[in-house]
Amino acid sequence: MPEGHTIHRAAQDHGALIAGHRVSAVSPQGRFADGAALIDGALCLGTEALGKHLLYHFDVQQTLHLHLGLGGYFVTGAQPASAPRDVTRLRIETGRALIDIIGPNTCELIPNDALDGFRHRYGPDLLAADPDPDRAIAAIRKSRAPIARLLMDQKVISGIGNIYRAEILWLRGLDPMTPGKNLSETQLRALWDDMRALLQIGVATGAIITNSETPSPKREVRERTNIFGKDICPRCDGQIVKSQLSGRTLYHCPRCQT
DNA sequence: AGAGTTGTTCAAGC
DNA sequence: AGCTTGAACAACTC
Repeated sequence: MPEGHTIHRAAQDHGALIAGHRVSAVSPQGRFADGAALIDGALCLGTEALGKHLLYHFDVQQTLHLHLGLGGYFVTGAQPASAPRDVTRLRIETGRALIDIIGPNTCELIPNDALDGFRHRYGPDLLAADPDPDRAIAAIRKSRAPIARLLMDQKVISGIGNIYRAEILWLRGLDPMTPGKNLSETQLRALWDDMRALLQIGVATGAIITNSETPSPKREVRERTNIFGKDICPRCDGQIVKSQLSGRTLYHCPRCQT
């Protein structure tokens, strides 16, 4: 479900819903009962996105940490609400709004004094207010792993998932298998700028939009990609090649990406 | 019904 | 040490 833009967007939305409010929290199937009990009645101080991770700060000594993983998602809404679904892990609500967290990869509390350590475990976040691209660029230039793998490695850079990686490498005409150390600082800086701009579009629209086709204004916004999930390259009309890299499907155009 | 999927972590092997 | 693979987890869609 999410790449970095989803989580940053959720951080904004959820912050608007519950920051500054006392919340009630329940774990309908009891799979996060202890955590829910600790949050229940606490004042939400704000939310924080770190790449694909989402933190909710409360006036207690621990912070709620979520990662949606592959299949997780949120449902937000106004009161009165229907009962949480069977798959709902945690419901957070104020008198006026609620957030259901469904199918997360990670739903846990981390002690506040461990937050800095947590933040330093990951590479610079493309969507941070003032990120440090040099850290990511240096890590890439030190590695002989393929750039397609490095872009997905959140320890190197935070926010890119399988769709953005395919799209960005195609946009820049880069062979996904190029070793990181073969890329110049200039190339990587341009790549960073492109990725950041694309993710910002993602936050603004709620969709992964990497092509410049005119959007149909009425239709619900959905993903608009160049090669992800496609068979034919829009640039050269050649076949898009699907392969497996670290268990994920990699798309690329062998003619355009060399 | 089963496979695939916008993801990560861990363990083990090279 | 850096790099790679495979399994496990989760909830949805086709």
